[in-house]
Amino acid sequence: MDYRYGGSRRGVTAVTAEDVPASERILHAAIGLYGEHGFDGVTLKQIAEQAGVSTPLILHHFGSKAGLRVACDRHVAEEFQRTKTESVRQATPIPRNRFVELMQQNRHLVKYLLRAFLAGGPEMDELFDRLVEDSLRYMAEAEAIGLMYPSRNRRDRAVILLLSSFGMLLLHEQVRRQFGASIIDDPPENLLPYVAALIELYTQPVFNAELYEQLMNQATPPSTSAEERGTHD
Amino acid sequence: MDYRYGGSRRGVTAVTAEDVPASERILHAAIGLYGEHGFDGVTLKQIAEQAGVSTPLILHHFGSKAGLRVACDRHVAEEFQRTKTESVRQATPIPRNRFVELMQQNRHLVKYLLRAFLAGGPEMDELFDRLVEDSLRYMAEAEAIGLMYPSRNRRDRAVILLLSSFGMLLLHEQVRRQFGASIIDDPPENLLPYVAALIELYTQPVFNAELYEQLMNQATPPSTSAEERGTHD
DNA sequence: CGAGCCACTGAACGCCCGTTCAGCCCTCGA
DNA sequence: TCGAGGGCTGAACGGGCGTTCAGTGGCTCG
Repeated sequence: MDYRYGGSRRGVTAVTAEDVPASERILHAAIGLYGEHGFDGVTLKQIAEQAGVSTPLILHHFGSKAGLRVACDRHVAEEFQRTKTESVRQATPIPRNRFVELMQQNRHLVKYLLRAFLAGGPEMDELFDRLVEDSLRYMAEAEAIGLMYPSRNRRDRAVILLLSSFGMLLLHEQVRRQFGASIIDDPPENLLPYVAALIELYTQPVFNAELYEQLMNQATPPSTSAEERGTHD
Repeated sequence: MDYRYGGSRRGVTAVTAEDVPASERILHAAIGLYGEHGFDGVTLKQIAEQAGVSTPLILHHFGSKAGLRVACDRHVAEEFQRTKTESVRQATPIPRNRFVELMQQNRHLVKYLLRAFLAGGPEMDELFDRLVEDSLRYMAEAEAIGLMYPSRNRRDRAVILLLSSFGMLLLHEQVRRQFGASIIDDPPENLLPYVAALIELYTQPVFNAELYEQLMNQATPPSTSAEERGTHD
C-alpha cells in the first residue's frame, strides 16, 4: 500500500527518505484511493495517511477536498494523454495485446477514470470526447487495411464500442465472477474465455438481420412512429 | 414523482387516499433516493423526509442503515423477479420494444439495480446469475426460430451481452451526451440513432475475423515484441 | 378500567468529517 | 545576523451523520 518510489530526483537534500514532493504523493495517494473505493468512500485522513503527511497539508496544497478532486481529474487526464501519445509514438498501428498490457500497467489510472466517467464532470466529458476522436482515427486505419468493416455511422459505432468496453470494465467484478479472472488485475492468459467471447461478438453477427427487421416491422406498437425504414438507399 | 403520500400533516384525519404502511414508504423512498444519488450520497434524514416519517422510525423498522440497505436489495430483487415473471406470463416470445417500455416504467428499480451491481454483494450476485439463466432461456428460443445465431459458448455470450447492456446503462449519462437522448429517461423514438448503432453492432460483424486472427497469430510473441512492420507474409 | 404492546417521535449523544488556526522548522536573501 | 516566507503540523471547532433514549398516543385484550 505504499506509494513510495525512490527514483525521482528532485530536492537534492537528503532530509527525507522519499524525495518525491508531498503534493505529488498526495495526488498519487488520492487517485489510488479514489479509484479503489470511490469518491464518497475516502476521507482526507486516509489520503493523508497513505501519502505520509498530515491532513491539513492537503488543504494547504489544494485548498479544499473539492480542489483535490479537480486536481486529480486534471492530473489523470494529463497522464492519460501523455501515456497515450507516448505509446502511439513508439507503437505499430494498433497492437491489441499491447493495449491490454498498457491498461493493466496503469490500472490505478484506469480505475480512477472509470469512477470519474461515472461521476461525470467537464474534465471527464472532454476526455471522453477526445477518446472518441482517437478511436475514430484508429478505426479508420483498421478500416483502411480491411481489419474493420465500414459502418453506416462511424462515430456512433465508435461511441458504442467505447461505451461497451468501459461498461465492461466498470462491471469487472461481475466479469471476474463469471469468467474467473479480472480484466484489470489478472494476466491476459487467464482471460482467454472472456476474450474469446468478446472476439466472437465482434467478428460474428449475433442476430439475423433480416429476420430481426421483419419481426420489428410486423410488431410496431406505437401508432404514429411506425415509420418504415427506407433509410438504406 | 415524489413519494410523499398523504398530507404534510400526519395524524390528521385521512388526508391520504391510500394508506400505505410506513415501512413500505420508507423502502420506496430509500430505493428511489439510492438509485438517484448512490448509496453514499443519501442520508437517513433525506429518506425519512421523503417518506414523511421521522428518522428513528427507519431504525425502528430496519435496525440500522445497513439493515435498510439489505432490505432494499431484497425488495428490489423480489420486485424485479415479480415484474419479470408477470411480463413473461402475458407476453409473446420476446418483444424488444416492450422490454424497453417495461424498463422505463420501472426506472427506479433499474437505477437502483445498476448502483447495486456496481457495489456488489451477495443479493445482487445471485440476481445477476438468475438474469444470466433467464437470458440463456430467451436466447435459446431466439436461436430456435433463427433470430439468433448459434454461439461457440452460449453462456459466455449471454454474459457478455448482459454486461454490455448493463454497462451501457451505467454510462447512460455519456450516452445522453453523445446521442442526445437518455436511455433511461427519454422516450424510445428519441433513441433511434443509438438503437441503430446497437442493431448494427449485433447484426453485422465489426472485425474481419480471418484478418484479425491472422494479425493475432503473427504478433503473438510476448517478449520479442520489437517487430518491424513487415505485415505482408 | 388498567396493562401491555406497537408504531412512532423529539431530543440528545458520540463520532468523525472537512476545515481553521496558531505556531514550528528550515531555507534563503539582505 | 536577522527577518520573511513557505512547507508542514497538532489541536481544536462546527456541523452532520447514524444511533440511542425516554417517552407519547392509540390499540387490543383480560
